[in-house]
Amino acid sequence: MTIQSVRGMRDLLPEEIARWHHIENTLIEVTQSFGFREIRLPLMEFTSLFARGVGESTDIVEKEMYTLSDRDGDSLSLRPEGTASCIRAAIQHGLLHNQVQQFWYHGPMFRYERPQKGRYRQFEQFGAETFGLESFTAEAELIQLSAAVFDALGVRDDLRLEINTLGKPADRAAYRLALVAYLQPFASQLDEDSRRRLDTNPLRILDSKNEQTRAILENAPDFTDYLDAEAIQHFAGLKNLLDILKIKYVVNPRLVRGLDYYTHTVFEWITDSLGAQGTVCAGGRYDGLVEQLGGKPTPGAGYAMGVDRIVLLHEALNGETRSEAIDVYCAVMDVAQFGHAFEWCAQLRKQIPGLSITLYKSAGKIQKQLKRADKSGARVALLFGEEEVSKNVATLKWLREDKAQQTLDFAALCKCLGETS
RNA sequence: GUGGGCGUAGCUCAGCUGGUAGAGCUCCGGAUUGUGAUUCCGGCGGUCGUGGGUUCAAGCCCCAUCGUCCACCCCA
Repeated sequence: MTIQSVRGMRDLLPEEIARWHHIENTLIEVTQSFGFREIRLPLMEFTSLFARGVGESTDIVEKEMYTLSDRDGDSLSLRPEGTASCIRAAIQHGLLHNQVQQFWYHGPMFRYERPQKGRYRQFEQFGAETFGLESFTAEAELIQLSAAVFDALGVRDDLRLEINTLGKPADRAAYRLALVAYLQPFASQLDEDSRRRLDTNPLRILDSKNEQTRAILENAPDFTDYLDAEAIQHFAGLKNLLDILKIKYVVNPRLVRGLDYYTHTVFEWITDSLGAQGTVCAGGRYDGLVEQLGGKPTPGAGYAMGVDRIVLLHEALNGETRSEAIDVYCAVMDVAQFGHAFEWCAQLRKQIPGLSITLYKSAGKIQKQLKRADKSGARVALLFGEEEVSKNVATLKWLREDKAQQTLDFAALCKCLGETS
């Protein structure tokens, strides 16, 4: 048995990389244009950071982390998400002191889950976080930013924005009590998962897909009755601003998913084109989290995009993209010409930065060489035979357009390739 | 963790009721001695995921196991 990649950890092969580059570059460009700054974070942290940050009782911390013992006995974990690390770093370096900060980061995250479409054990997230703003304007801008990203990628029409408010922690606690009190008498009629959540995380029962459970939920207490005035005002302010910005959304009172740390706003961008894992971006406000991780009380809001899912969606909507082709394919007829060809290629790379030149390192018949040049996707072929070397020139042949073949000295070749690249 | 589908050449897949392992694409060579894309000819390529069982005989049937995909769960 040959060695395979670890389950849920994928190789991205050269032919699919063009799409990834395009998407990553777009994400970075648009996010930078909103004034967010990059922060780079370690892949590993003390396990306790995630236990405190993500929530002890979440599935992520309970059973999905890659945890190992360091040599001195410390418990370390591969990061399952980015927000906790981001806050840890910001606190550690004093970046949150009396100021608004906006960061972005991207990179692999790790969760031990059963892989399926759009869900991998190593997956890429692109996150954006805003600290120090109590106002709903923070969420509004994050949503505007995410919308701009999806616009730029041409996938926005396929997405819907769902928003909800979870109010303040006190509102949530009160509602939680009321919900449990309502559901308890029906406990025996709930599906198994929901029954279990009655103790652990009753709010998530609201999101159950089980029909009977949903029927029971019809008459459950309404969350909005438990929101205090400030929470209602906060949410109303956000909705109003989104309306002005003409960003369409639907309020989904059942949107209670996500991690434990959310307060007030939660939102998700969802597609129906990817099967079961349709959430492409999720985020919200997490006002208590900085304090919970040892910092001074600091409001925060942010989101994480699932880059793997965005790539899948882009592929589903836009089909094949052309892979990144080389520009120049250089071929020699006989081994005697290699020295000449190697030197010309080296000089060309110096003269024309950004030009991609492949030198085919087996000599051969001209038909063979051109056939290979054609298949490489190169725009032009450079040919070196006995004649070219003796005259110190190159034969340039256009492979993609109807232009006459040329024989050029080095200066003329540089000019020609420089103009077209 | 639970359920279902699928594992045959590098890739996509045929393979009938159990009876000698197939095609297309790719790759290599030739038709073509300095001009590619089309066409034609030839060639390389296999522990049929793995291990056991039934049988005169297993790619096909049975059991186990691994991998993979999809879904549940959870999440981005």
